[in-house]
Amino acid sequence: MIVTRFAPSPTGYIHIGNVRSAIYPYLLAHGSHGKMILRIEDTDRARYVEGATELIEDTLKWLGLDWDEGPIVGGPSAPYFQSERQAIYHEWARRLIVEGRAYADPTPPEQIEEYRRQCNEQHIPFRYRDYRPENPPEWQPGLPLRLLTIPKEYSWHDEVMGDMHTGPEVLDDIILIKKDGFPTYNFAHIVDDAAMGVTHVMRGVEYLSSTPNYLALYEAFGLERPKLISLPHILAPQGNKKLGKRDGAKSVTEYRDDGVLPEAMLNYLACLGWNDGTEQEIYTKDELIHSFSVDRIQSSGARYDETKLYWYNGQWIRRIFTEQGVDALYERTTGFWPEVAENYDEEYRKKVLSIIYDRLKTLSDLRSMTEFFFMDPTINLDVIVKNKFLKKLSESEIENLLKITIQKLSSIEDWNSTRLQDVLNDLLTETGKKPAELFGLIRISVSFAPFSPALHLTLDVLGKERTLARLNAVARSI
RNA sequence: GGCCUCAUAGUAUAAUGGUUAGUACAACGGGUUUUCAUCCCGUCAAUCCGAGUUCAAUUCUCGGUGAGGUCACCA
Repeated sequence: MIVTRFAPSPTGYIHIGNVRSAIYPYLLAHGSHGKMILRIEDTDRARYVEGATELIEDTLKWLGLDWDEGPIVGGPSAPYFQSERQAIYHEWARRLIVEGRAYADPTPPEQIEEYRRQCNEQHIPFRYRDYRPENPPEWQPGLPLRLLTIPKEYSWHDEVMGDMHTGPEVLDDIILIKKDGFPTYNFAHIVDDAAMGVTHVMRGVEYLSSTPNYLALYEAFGLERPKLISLPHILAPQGNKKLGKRDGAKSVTEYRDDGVLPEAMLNYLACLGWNDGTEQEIYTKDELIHSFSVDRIQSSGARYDETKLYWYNGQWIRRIFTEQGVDALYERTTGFWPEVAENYDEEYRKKVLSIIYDRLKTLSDLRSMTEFFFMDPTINLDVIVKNKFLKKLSESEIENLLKITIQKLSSIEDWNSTRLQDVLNDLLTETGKKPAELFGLIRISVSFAPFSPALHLTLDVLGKERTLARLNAVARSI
């Protein structure tokens, strides 16, 4: 069975640049009835951020990436916080000590720093193993524990990068346990992956260089190597650096709050640096699970493109509306309406949604795009005078057009969109105006918005009374 | 600097030892009785450079160049 894991350290929010290392393990595991483990790597007390774990859990849940083992849900390999697994690491460390494969490092950090400086000066690579103490002391609290490495060549296969080979020079006596008693990532993840039965290790390419040291550790423990899968970086929109918080990489939840749908986020991110060889663009989570395969992950970095994310979001908004109906989309819009919308009931808001939805890039567009459905707009004649279609009309023409329109609309008994469409068309022939002029004038008079849904639909939702009131108000102020 | 990785339009990608090098986003233009969108149609636009192997190379090999990663008691 395939067992994958997502193992973030709780140092802050999950951003666009690193969420893919949660998505791919999820897809891989679920494509084969395997499971994904969530493990919190909180061994660095200095970088620990209060609340970060909850933020991570939140993000995963929102994206629909539920974990089969981990915090909250538990599992046979609990605990899933590394800070609570001290005893396990120490036990595994002792095994290495007994076998003579690990030793306490008595060298003061300043001394090591000095060695390093000297090497840099002479342009030769620094390796701790070249300064390995001959008679290391007994390991005791306060001393770091190092691996006694055996320098040699390593070959391995990375599922994304292909066949890899390195010489002995990349191996060193890496620190296993820090002087504060906590394990390093290098050591803890090996122990945990083995103890938790992880079969596929997916992580960023930045770990590729240290892989030989991990291989040495698997070997020292007599462990079978898991499948190693390096995920290329997501690049910032500008420059060639990987996308990180310093480039203003937004958190995933920030996009949620801006009205991006989790389906769109998942869809975009999954397809950034991966494809199934077909020309399909829109994937549901289930489709992704079925189509995903590790060997089609791109080996080069991919640039993050927010515009495309928003395109996906627009696609998904429309897809949910047309396939699941207005109610389904409406459920997603909670919190995205303008404040004044509170004065209206659900039915009305759904009507508004069903005529505006195809204009939304994000759900938060509702805030600015629908306000005039819920409150009378402020009349600003400038908008009419300066409109590129209406500026040709004289003041009296405008006055006259409004008058005829009001007259005609007043006479409508059965106020509905089809009837409105007919009446508006009649009006067009009667006045001999272009649609851009007549309809534009009416549209602006009732909305004073930069854009709005089709006129007959807008007027239908607004209702007869309000439509006429707004037209009259404009007519009066000319 | 050592070691490692990567390289198709602006972006994300497809494909093949022989194709008019395909698709999507973006940009630009057009169509759908108003606007803004949606939807549809179209235009622009790419195999990093140099050798080698081959009848044929974007594809295979080597060498450059460029970009990135890594060399922590961080993960």
